[in-house]
Amino acid sequence: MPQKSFLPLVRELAECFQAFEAFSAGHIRSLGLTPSQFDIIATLGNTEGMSCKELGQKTLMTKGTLTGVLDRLEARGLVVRQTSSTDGRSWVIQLTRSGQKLFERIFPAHLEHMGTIFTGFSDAQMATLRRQLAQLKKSFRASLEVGEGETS
Amino acid sequence: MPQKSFLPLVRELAECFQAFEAFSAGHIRSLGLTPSQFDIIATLGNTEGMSCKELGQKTLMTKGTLTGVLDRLEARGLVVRQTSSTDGRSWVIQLTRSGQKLFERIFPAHLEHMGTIFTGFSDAQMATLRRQLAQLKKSFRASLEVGEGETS
DNA sequence: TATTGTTATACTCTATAACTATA
DNA sequence: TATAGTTATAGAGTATAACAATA
Repeated sequence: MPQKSFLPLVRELAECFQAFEAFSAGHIRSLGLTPSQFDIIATLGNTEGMSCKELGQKTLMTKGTLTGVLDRLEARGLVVRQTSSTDGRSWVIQLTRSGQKLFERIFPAHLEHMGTIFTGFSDAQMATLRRQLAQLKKSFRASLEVGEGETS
Repeated sequence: MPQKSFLPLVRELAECFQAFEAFSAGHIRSLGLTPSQFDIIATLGNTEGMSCKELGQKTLMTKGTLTGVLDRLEARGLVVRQTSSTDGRSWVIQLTRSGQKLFERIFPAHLEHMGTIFTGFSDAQMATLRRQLAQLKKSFRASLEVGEGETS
């Protein structure tokens, strides 16, 4: 990388995501959930449920963290742990009816809320941005796998 | 918003952000800091120091949170609270020499680390992406100000 | 032996409100 | 009265390691 022309881009990326965080987390909290809880609800929505392991892989939470977050959601009656028919060690985590209703109420609302951001973007701009974000995401994920366990 | 063509983009943004988070926070923790602590160090770097109020505005932390984070950084000898010459209620938070050295060591390293993501991007792509991220950031910040205090 | 998920521990961040010292 | 920052409190997420039950 001879010229490091990416430096301003990295700063922009960090600042943009900081702004995204504030905007997104603020709305989620106003809905009565923490970002982690929303993440679980959104991941379980429109599925038959899944194991802790799968849930952990999708939300990037470790199993120890997951137990705590699920405990709180279960205490609020939003998810249940069903015994797995195929693996006695495992559980199937599902939304309860109440959890499903919450999902249906807040998930589209959150997407709408996020969507208000793009009123100043043309369809073409959105398409371009989406492609670039997809490429970026792919890079992040690839580097994460490679870099796992490194100590810098 | 007639067609809601922004929905896939919102999902992409959220997923990209999640991947960014994992990538960035993972590297920061490998450097021995929490994301909040890194945020403070990065904000104080190359400045004469600033008040808690200003620091809170830049890092989006509330004053109560800030006190705790600063306490831990001060205990590690990375920042100091100097009395302000102009306002007896206020403090000037500065990096210590040790904090400055840490900043100089990890901040460029972190930018380099983030920069590895963009090896697959051309200069033109990076320029476009940067412009779009800047526009996005502006939208987020504008909506945050408007939406503050709303309960949805 | 390896894997799934829970427990236990200790720390960090977060929001909020009451508080102090100064302006 | 208002503001800068601290303290107190309670809750929530995090990493890590030890553990039980099952594969």
